[in-house]
Amino acid sequence: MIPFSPMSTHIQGPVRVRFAPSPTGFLHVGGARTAIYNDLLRQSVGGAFILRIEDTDKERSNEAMTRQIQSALAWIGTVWDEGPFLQSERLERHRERAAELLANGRAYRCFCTAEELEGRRKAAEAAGSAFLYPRTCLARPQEELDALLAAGAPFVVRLRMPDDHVRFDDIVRGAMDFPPEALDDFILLRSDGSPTYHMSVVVDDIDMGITHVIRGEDHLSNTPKHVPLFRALGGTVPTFAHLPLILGPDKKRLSKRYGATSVEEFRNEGILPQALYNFLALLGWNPGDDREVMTREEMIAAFTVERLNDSAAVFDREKLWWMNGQYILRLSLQELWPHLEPFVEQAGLAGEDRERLQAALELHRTRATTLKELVELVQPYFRSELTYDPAACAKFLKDASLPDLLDTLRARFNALPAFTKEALEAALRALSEEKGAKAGVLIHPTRMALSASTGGPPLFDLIEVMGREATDRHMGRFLAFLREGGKPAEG
RNA sequence: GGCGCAUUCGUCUAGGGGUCCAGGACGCCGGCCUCUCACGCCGGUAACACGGGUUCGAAUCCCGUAUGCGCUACCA
Repeated sequence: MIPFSPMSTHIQGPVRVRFAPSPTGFLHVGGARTAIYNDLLRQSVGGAFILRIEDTDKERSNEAMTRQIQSALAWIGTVWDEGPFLQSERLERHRERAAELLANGRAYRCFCTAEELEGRRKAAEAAGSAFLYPRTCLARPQEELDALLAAGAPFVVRLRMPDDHVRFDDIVRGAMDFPPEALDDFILLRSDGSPTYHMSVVVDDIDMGITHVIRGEDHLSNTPKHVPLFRALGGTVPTFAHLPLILGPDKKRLSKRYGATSVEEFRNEGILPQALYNFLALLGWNPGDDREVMTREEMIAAFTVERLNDSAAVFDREKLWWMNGQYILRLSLQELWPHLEPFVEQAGLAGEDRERLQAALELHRTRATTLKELVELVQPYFRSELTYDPAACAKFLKDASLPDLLDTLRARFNALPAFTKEALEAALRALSEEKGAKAGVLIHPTRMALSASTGGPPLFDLIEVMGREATDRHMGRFLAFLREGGKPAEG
């Protein structure tokens, strides 16, 4: 028993953590989640969160993407203390450290060409065994090496891996143990002298004093390479936490084919940053009790790495939408407004009366799960005409006396000295009573007239916010529509 | 192929030997509220991958199988 006491993984802090995305596209939700856990750890125990952009692959990186990633990180609410540092600006440093390894014998030059190695690799694969660099150049006589170097033959620099097992503790995986047969002398510097990813990360992590590396599980297999490199460079090996991946509904790595995967896309769909942060944090972590809708502060207070999950999670869009709806419900309109504004603008409502717009939004907030939907719902208040669906109006079209009745109601509404919901309701109920009908007979067609919908907020709230002018106009148009037998709206 | 990691309701998860014929949430279904829709509330549906151990007792520990995923580059 007691293979690992939980206390052994508990982090006291202060820590120095980092998020190191490569700017090859928009910030993926998986990356965002990694950033969130770094943020939560940093905020909960103190220390520093460093942002480092791994832009050494020039082909796939560009400055716009770097800015994009920063703005997405800031938008969801992560806070970094240092950076962004660009890895591309540290290439000299990486080379310098590789030269040291070469000088002290922890690394060596390899003159084998990529082509000949590729051939061996294929052969090994065909034979069903793993390919490891056979240390040809480590075994070469010194004179031969000197001659090759003097002749200007291209070479790569390889790390001389230790002969014993590589072991490390992973916070989420437990004890890791890799036998020497599983590891080979990997490349530190390419033949053009540029550092590989492995070289760059380790040097940067050492130089930046990183104490805890929280990253995706796709790096778990790279870690046994990194650990000996940390040691060879005289650095302290950080503590690792490898997070499980986020999957799509097909249980494969989350991909485009099932819709949005980047933070930016969710933002454009009308997801609130608080909701996305909350949702992502819960995809692989939980506070240990039943809380789900939590503020960042509450999550920081509850965060511990021991509660990080070790199995992959399917990204459930439906639940994100639900959670976003919860935030739309719980936030004040004032808090919501800055996030709503871009959608208001997009919907062409930016110039409308602010007070009326906000009153309408307030009326509909329980009925929307995204900001985009919410703004959509409020359109009828500002449109000069609505399009009625004959199918949805079939019931009203059958009642021949309805148009006149609605006309009367419209007149009574117009005659009201104060256009308040109390007065409106009294007027409508009085009329239905006079006609010996139930209030619903008037309520439902009126709702349809004003909103072109069978659902929505309580009718009298709706009319009050709609206002005298728009109410009269919509009712007039609806009457015409009914009298024309439900002809699909004119122009 | 090799190496590594994972496996509780459809999905996110609680659970670290008995208190679990497995708890919460999303979804779905039913009901209440009600002028409609939504919110809210109440109730229901549904899971320990499989096979062996260990143990008085296993969702929990061990081994195997299956499945999924990751890595396997002079990409990051």
